[in-house]
This record gives sequence, structure tokens and C-alpha cells, in this order.
Amino acid sequence: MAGQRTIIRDLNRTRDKIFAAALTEFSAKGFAGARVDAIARRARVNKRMLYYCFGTKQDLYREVLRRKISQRADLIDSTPDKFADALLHLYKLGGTDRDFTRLMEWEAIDNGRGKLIAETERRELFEKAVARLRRAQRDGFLPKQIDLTQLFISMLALVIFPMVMPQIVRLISDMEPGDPRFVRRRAAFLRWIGDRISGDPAATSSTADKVNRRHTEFAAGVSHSKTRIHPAKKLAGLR
Amino acid sequence: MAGQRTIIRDLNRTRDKIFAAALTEFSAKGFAGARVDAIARRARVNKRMLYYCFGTKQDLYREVLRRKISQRADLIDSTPDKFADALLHLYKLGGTDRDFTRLMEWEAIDNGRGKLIAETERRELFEKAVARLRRAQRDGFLPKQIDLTQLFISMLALVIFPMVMPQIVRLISDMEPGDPRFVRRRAAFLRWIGDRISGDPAATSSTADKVNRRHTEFAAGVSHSKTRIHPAKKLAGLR
DNA sequence: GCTACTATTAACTATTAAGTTAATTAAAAC
DNA sequence: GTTTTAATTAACTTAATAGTTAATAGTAGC
Repeated sequence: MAGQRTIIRDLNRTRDKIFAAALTEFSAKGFAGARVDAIARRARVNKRMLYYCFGTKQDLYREVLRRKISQRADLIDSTPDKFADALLHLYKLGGTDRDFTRLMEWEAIDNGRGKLIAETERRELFEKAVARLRRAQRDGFLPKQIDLTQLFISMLALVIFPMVMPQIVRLISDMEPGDPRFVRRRAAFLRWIGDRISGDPAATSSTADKVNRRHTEFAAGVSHSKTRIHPAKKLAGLR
Repeated sequence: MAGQRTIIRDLNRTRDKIFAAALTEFSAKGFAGARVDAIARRARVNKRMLYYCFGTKQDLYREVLRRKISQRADLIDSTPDKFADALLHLYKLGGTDRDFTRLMEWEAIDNGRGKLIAETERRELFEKAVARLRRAQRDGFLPKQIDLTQLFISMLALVIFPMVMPQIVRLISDMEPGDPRFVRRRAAFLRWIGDRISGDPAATSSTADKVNRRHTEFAAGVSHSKTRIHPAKKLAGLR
């Protein structure tokens, strides 16, 4: 066997290697920019195997996207109920997943107007997320009468923007979005803004409702930072 | 002259037509995706003229980006001091400028790690913007001790995310980010969150400072919607 | 009106990319 | 051990792309 390499055939292994390489290449270059030659090289398989396993470059791309979206569906299901915790959770899991973020961004910028990959599933996930916000609002943990679709869009914006626009983050903060220092500061800020958004109720609420919600919020907020004490003092002043 | 088209030579006009077509094509397709053939066709000039006027596709791209960034530098300079107004202003001018947003996004996703186009200018602009936030914070219009670079990043996130990720906006809200209905709802939300973020002072402030800031905020807020009236009533209650 | 310059048109070139065809060979089936 | 199947390697094909070369013709200068 001197100098002769034995070829071991394992279609599943080949398929997995191509898939992993494709995730990396599509994330880096998008569909149009990724080269099947490069994917094959990265996977250390013959280019022909890509067509053998997945059919076309487009089919491979769909599969990569479908699986990544499906994998990341855990984000919504595992989101805590408390708003600031939810924001942090989304950031920690989704906001720092560079491949996922970039795939979403390539999808965004590729200008398709047709049906999205896993569109139905994603709609359902997002509806679930907005429904949870609605419950939190109804239970008094979020201000009344704010637009919850806009709130949810804004949550996603706050969470994934650093990875989506790294050059802007670099220009403003002199840090890479993946830098642990940046992540720490971002997390602290998201904690703050999460608490801030979910804090005081809307000013137009009736006093009785406000008192009740105050009490609920105070109880819920008892483990919070001392920024929560001030609203309680205001409540005492009103009574 | 029957049936014979007269060619009128005007190099400036040709250059301008190519530039305008290039802005559209680069915004739509990015650098790699845009085709010089398509740019020339859109501009209704012969492809050769693109090289005659701008040298290479890359040089044309730089020029388009440079000029667009320079044009949009007005955004920071014309931003109002009041936080919520600033947010709305950024949204109304920058957040709905699709070409600009997409050029920034293409830049983001194209993975360059070298020097950005107009990098120095942009850094200065962003430093100016953060300095304004610092002044607002010092003057009591923004909460103490929040991270202003994170705040500014978050402003940009809230403002341009809908155009950056239109498919997500579509999935969540069933509207296009350019739809006037969406724009209206977004603007209202940004008004709310802007007020929210810049609202109550940190709980650790002294009461005297609080009263003074309340008074200042009330004066600044006198032209606002009726959500501002209730804090005035609270102020009367305190006195 | 003639000449020189240059804006414009038309055609060509070398390279690259996705996909295809042909050949080889590992391994399963008999 | 032999045959068949299918996983793998190697080479080929067609179309598209940025850029280049050659030719034409509008217009400024004299």
C-alpha cells in the first residue's frame, strides 16, 4: 500500500462533508458567490459528488438553509418569558451565530419576492413569538398599546444587527461583533434596554389599573437592579 | 435625417447616466452581481464608455459608494438633539433610503477586512453622533451610565433593520418595509421607544436633580402628543 | 473646409462557472 | 470467485463575464 491511497466509499459521510462545507461557503459567499469547486475542495470530495448527492447547487443551497432554519427554531421555543431575559437569550444564541445570521442576510439581499424557504414554518414561529409578547402585555409585563409586531421586529433588530452590519460596529466601537468584549457590552446594554422597555406602563392608563400593575411589576421586579426602586417610590408618592 | 439617429456627444451626460445606472445596479446586485452589460444597457450607452469614463468596474463601484456615503453624511449633521426626534429623523431620511441601505448591506456582507471606502469620514461622522449623545446625557436628556456606543449602534439598528431584512419584516408584519402603512407604524413605534429610552432618570439621582430634569423634560416635551400630558400631571402631584 | 482629438460603436479575447459525459473501481449480491 | 451496482475520479462542454482592440464619426480648433 506504499504511496497508494485507499478510497473508502461512504455516501453518508460524503454527503455530510459536502453539507458542512456548503454551509461555510454559502454563509461566506451567498448562493451566487459560492463555487461548487470551492465547496468540493473544502469537503475534500470530487465535485461530481455534489451533484450525485444533492442534484444541483440550488438544491444544496435550499437544503442548507432549510436545515439551519430548522435548527435555529429552538430559539423561539426556548425564549424566557421575561422580556429582558428574552432579549438576552435571543442575542446569546442567535445574535452570535455568524453562519445563521449571514444566511439570513444573504436571503434578504438576494431580492427574492417568491416563496421563502421554510416560509410557513417561520411564520408560525414568529406568530408564536408575538403571541407570547401579547400574553406578557396582557399580564402587565409589557406596556399597553404598543405595537407588538414592531416590538418583535425591534427585538430582532437589536439582537442581530451587530453581526449583520459588522463594519458599522467596527467603525463605531472599534471592536468586532464577535469580540468577547463587545459581546459583554452588548449583553449589558440589552439587559438595560430590555428592562427599560418593559418598565413603566403607558401614561394613558387609568389610575386603578396603574396601581394594580405597579404592584405586579414591583413584585416581578423585586429581583431587579435598583433602577426598579424608583417607580416604587413614585407609587408611594401617589398614595 | 429620416431613420438616422444622430449621436450627440456629451461626456458629462454619459458619465452621469452611467453613474445613475450603476447606483441602481450595485444597490440591487452588489459589486460581484452587477453586470457592466446591464449597467450600460440601463444607462443606454455602449459598454465601452463605462471603461472610458471610470476605468474599471471596481473604480466605478468605489465612486458610487463614495458619493452616496458623502450624500448621506447630511443625516448626522441634520439630526435633532432630542432623542426621539433624532430616531425618527434617521428613520425618515436614512431608514427608507433603499439604495443607501442596500449598499451598506452589500458592503457588510462582502466580507472585506481592509480599509473601507470613506472610512475616515465615516468614523468622524459617527464620533460626532456619539458626542452629541454624550452631551445629551450630560445635560440630563439621556439616562446616566448607559453605554453610548451601544446606544448609537442600537439607534442605527432600529432605524435601518426593516430595509436590511425585508423578508423578516414581511414574515412578521405582512407588509413591505417600504409600504406607507409600515412606515407609519414604524415611525410611531420609534417615537414611543425613543421617548421610552430617554424618559425617566436613573433612580440613583437626587430628588432636586429629578425635579429639575422633570421640569426641563416637560418644557422640551410641550409640543408632544398627549402621552406627554400625563407626566405633567405627575409633576403637579409631586409639588 | 481640413485636421486632430476624442467620444462612441462594434467586435473580440481569455477566463471562469455550473453542469455533463465517460471511465474507474469499491463493495454488495449471487 | 464473478457479476452487478453504485460511489468516485477525471475530463469535457457551453455560456457568461470583465476587459481589450479596432473602427467610426462628432466636434473643436485652426
